[in-house]
Amino acid sequence: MGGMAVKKVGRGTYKQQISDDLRQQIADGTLAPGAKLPTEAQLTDEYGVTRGTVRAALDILVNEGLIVSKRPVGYFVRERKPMVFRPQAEFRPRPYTPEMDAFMTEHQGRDPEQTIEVSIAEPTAEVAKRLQLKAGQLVVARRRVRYLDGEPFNINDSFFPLDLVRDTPIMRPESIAEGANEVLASLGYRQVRAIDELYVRMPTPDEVRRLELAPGTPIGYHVCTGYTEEGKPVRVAITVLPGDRHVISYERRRETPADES
Amino acid sequence: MGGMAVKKVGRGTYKQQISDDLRQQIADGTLAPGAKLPTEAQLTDEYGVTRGTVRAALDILVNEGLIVSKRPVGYFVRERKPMVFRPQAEFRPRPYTPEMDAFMTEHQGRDPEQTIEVSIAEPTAEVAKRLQLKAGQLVVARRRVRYLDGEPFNINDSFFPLDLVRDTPIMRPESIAEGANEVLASLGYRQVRAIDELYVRMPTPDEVRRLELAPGTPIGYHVCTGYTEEGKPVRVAITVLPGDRHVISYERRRETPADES
DNA sequence: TAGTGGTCTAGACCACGCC
DNA sequence: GCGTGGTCTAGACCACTAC
Repeated sequence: MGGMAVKKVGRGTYKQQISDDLRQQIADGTLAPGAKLPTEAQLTDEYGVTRGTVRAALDILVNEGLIVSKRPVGYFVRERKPMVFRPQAEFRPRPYTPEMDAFMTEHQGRDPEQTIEVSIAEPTAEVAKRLQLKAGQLVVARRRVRYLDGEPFNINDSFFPLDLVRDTPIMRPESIAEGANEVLASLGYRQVRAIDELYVRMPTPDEVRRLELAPGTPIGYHVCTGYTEEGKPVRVAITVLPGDRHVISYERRRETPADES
Repeated sequence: MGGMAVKKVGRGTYKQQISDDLRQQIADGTLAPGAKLPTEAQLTDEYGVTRGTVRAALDILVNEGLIVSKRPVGYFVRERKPMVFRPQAEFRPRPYTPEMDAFMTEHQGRDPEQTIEVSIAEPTAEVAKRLQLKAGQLVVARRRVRYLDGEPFNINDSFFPLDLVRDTPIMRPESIAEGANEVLASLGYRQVRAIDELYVRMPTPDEVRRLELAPGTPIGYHVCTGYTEEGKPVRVAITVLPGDRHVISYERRRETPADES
């Protein structure tokens, strides 16, 4: 419109121009991680648009996961400090020693904790299908939220057929020293095979709440189904990994990586 | 406000109530995948708020990836039909046969295509670090977009040190029958080890454009670095996997899956 | 108390696809 | 032409936090 000292930038709608401009400033370091953005009022003046338009531009960046709003202080460039999540570290040699625990050892020097809730529940369709349960069969759900330095780090929910684990340590809401898989093995259900699925999606409101996720944070949804020698599924573990706190890393050997043609 | 036949729902702000209500209808099947939502005008009447508030509620669902807007027709419940992406399928046995190509074989019955662009470029910091390049060293970039039934399916960009692949088939913008890794191997750079990293994040505007992503679609960002026997990195492959088109699936054997304690 | 972002209203004009 | 969603304006009130 009839602006005066109004900042002129690229093409497209106003909100696109503004978000593109700010995104560029974030990319080139003009706005460094952790830096505070101008206030909505300042941006309103700077670009010569109304506050609603400025907010629309900022919403774009919020939903891209680039900035966060810390009300009523202002908007800040988001800082990422992902932890490494190693699927192969989830394979631990026997005999088990507590020092080998994947969760504890991956993050030495920080302060790991976890909450555990155990319940008997009807399985979701997703779990029932993978455990090959018949209608009416119940499962034991061990729901955990793992924390690092007091911040939620990931969700790890495991499900077992109730018939298999009734009156075992798996049903107690506390850490299992030898690991739930050893308990299953001692019951005659040693797992020799696992199928992993990894989905990438936006979190549900429930996941946002449990993991205290900022808007614009996608998640990795990792479903691991464990089978016995006989092919019986005995355990489904679902891990929810916030995209801003994880890198999933693994190593392969001896064969030629393809990915090419 | 002083509404009349206004739909009353839960707690929170109006936009939260409205988006919660619609999300529930999507979850319980009242609004099935592919179904058309009421128009903004209808929702405005139904909930007794202004159009701006209705749009704020719909924006929440769009950014959760639950609905898409098909202008100027209306909003629709999003349908997901993910393809399976198997990292282990990326290991192919030698001798290579075209029928084994991971991309082709995983999707039989559909119509795969790809575009290839090859350029000599300065590496990004990300690539330079993984290839252990010195300042000024250039790379060959092979950028591909893979399509299935005419729809973009994923991005696969590979980077090679220019010194290694000058005047080889890798520099031609066309399919390499035997695979780029075989070319590298024949040059004396057979890869025996790979390190994989998988990040989960929202796409950049460039990725949105190349993959024609709907808003609210997160991506998996897969970086694979291949090393020779001597530990020299010779190739970085970056695959961008739209969350709405992929399930990453793999299988493990012989060891006990942990994920438990 | 001042200033921040969060929410909501009321109204306007536009581009696009369909009829 | 009509109805759809996309954009933008102008103004209001609120909750929260730092001062």
